[in-house]
Amino acid sequence: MIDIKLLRSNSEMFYKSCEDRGFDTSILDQFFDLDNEWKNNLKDLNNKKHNKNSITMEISKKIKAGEDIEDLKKTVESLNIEIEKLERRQNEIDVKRTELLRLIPNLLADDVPRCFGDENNKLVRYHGRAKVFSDDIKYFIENSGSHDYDEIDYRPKSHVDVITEMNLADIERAGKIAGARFYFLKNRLFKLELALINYAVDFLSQRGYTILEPPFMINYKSMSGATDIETFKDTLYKIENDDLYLIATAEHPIAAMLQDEILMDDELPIRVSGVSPCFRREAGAHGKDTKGIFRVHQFNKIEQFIFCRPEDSWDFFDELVKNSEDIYKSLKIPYRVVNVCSGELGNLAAKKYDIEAWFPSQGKFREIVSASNDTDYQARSLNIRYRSKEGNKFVHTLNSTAIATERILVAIIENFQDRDGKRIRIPDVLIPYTGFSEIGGDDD
RNA sequence: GCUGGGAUAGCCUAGCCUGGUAGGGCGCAGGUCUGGAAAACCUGUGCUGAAAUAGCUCGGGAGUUCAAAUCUCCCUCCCAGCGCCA
Repeated sequence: MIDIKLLRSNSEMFYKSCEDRGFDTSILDQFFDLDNEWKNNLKDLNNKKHNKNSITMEISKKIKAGEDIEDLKKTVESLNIEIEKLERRQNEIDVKRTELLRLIPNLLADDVPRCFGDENNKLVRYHGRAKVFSDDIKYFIENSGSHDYDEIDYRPKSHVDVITEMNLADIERAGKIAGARFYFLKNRLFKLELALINYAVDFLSQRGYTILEPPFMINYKSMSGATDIETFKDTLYKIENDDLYLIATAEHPIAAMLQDEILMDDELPIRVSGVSPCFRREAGAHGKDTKGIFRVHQFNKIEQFIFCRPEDSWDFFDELVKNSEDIYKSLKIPYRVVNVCSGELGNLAAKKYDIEAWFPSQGKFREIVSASNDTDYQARSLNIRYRSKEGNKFVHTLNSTAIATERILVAIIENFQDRDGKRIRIPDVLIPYTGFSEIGGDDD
């Protein structure tokens, strides 16, 4: 949620921010209409209450003095009726006003590119040495800014073909029991996933992150504080008969973990890494990536999360992105970093960097990491504050993927397969975790 | 699931039986004093509001009453004991 005081005092910058996001600014107009009514109504209400309070005090005195109070009682009774009416109206206004306020997106950071469409995201940097099929070279150079690649004269097999041929997953039977976008992971592919999880856990705990496994379901209050209406609409699964939602990322329970708390200044920053399955309905993704395990309703993810003082949050944004980049450098997966443009940002984020890996079979860069600075937006909705010398202030929250394992399995299958698509080499840093160095090799 | 105890401001605590509009301590901030600091003393300390000698705030909600932290009912969470349980 945005700061209502800031909105009142600096409305122009919110109008500008909403326009840059392609967001309907009539919501701001509606907000100000309601807010004015709210202020006027509050004035009336307070006057009436003041009146009532002084009469009540008078009654108390008269009782002690043994005087008659019946007339005063009647006055208070009629005041109560008026007060109740005004209060009911004030509540109505308040509910509507909060509803609108929650829809208004966060202010954009200055260096977010003002444009629409993912194709206009701004390239920040590229790293790695990619295998690029001849037909894709032009696309690769345009989208990476790099001429440093290995040209190959064949298109690597898609992960869907590889996992089917090598008996590494069963998509069909998963479809039978659960529907599309589910999977059974099998054999060495599943061991590789466990290796990725353990690798990420070790990697982040060495960098000072507290590792935790969160609840996989959380209640409405927590979820609505941690997310926005878009997430609710398109991505969340609701549990029947209980006030519970399946999490779409460990970000949700981690963010909500500290709701309604006031932290001591020296407790900050708090670095957390959560490991969890993620459940997403993927409404609005019909027809996209329908096969395999690239886009699924359930996947596992290691997430990074930071609670910090406002003045530090941009440094921590860099830290999160660096952690993720260091993971992909160590895995030797080629990637680029993009600064996501204003039209494609979520409501909570002031700024977002995506990391996109090179997928040689698809001949494309595809998102594997999303790192956001939500500034005080999420903390205000969740009411997470800390004690500073200037009083209690909202913390800033940031989140970033470390490893979304199913996607990285695909990245490994596409980038590390041999020419025939019959063997997959395991990235060196993972071998201590897998206990084998390839899938489809002689020892398999 | 059952029985009992509990939830008061950043933290701790009084008030609840017997209804009259939240008192104290700690911490923090400012002030007096000092060369500077400590101590001592004074003032302030949540939310709404541009502000008031204004309103709100005692886990949440409803009720009784002119008036509810206080009485009644419902709910949530925490603690103890009992039961059930992978």
